[in-house]
Amino acid sequence: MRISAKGRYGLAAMSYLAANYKNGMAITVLHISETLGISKIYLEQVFSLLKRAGLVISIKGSQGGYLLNREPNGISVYEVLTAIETTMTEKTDSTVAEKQPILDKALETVVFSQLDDAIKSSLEAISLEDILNNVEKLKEPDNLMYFI
Amino acid sequence: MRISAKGRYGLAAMSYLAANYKNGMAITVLHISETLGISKIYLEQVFSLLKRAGLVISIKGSQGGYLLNREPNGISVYEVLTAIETTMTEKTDSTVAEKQPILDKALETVVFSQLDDAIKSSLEAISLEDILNNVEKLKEPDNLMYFI
DNA sequence: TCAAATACCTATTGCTATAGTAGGTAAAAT
DNA sequence: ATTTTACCTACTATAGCAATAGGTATTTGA
Repeated sequence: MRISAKGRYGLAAMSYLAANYKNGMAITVLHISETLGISKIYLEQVFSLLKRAGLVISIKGSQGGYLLNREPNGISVYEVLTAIETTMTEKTDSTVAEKQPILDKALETVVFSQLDDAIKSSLEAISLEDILNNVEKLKEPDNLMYFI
Repeated sequence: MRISAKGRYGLAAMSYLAANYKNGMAITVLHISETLGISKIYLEQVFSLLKRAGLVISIKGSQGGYLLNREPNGISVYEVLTAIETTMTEKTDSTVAEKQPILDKALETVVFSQLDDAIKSSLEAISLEDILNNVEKLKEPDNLMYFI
């Protein structure tokens, strides 16, 4: 699975909004771009996609910015990535379909649709809260790996 | 998951070799390219990768061609695709790592490595034989979809 | 032994998607 | 009003993909 920079930016930005969700304040793209080290104007385009997907709410004007539209527990990584990655589960159409439609169909059934399902259920099971929990765990100074 | 045309070509070609495995004869790239409707010189490059990965054996010269190196049951779709797709599980390195290494690490742990595992185990569970079995099933004339 | 058939190799081209830039307009707050 | 913000469209540069081109090396069979 190749996940583009755009997808990673989106996940990082959404995680940041999630970390500040309880606070209730809108956060600007400029602030996020500086905090995470992402080009501001590029990140704007990412937020455009996130908003279109209904994952964030925007507030225009001074003191405006973005907010999660749902609580971190209710937003899955799958939703975030499908909102951003255009070619998430897309497949280039193969010329094999013309000469060997049965083989093509078999590949579709046995391989590609199963793979799509595996990816989907894997990413649907991960929420923004899961990411935050791991961030907190990594922050613990006594997080020494005694058991490794 | 985006799987390139190259990957699809490789799977189709390997399935074709699998279908003719018991026969024991080498099959030429030209023959496969014509049967499947794939550019011959492009398919040659695909076979170069498959050979490098040890999935096929080649025989040079007249009456030469390619053969599976193992029985269809022993070759997984994962092996075929990783032999071909360079960016299978690759991720573009994000600039987030520099300013927010903890968040970046959390995303790596919670999202990307889990996704890689899901993709890997999903594709490892599918063999070329599974594809052939589905092809046979689709060929049955009485394969009417009574239950749909 | 020679010609045909094949794998095998490297370089080149055109195209598409991605990453990022540029330069704005619209709306809201102070 | 001015500033701050989201929001929009167009543009550029680059990289990887799909495919082409033009060979060499090796084996078989006539």
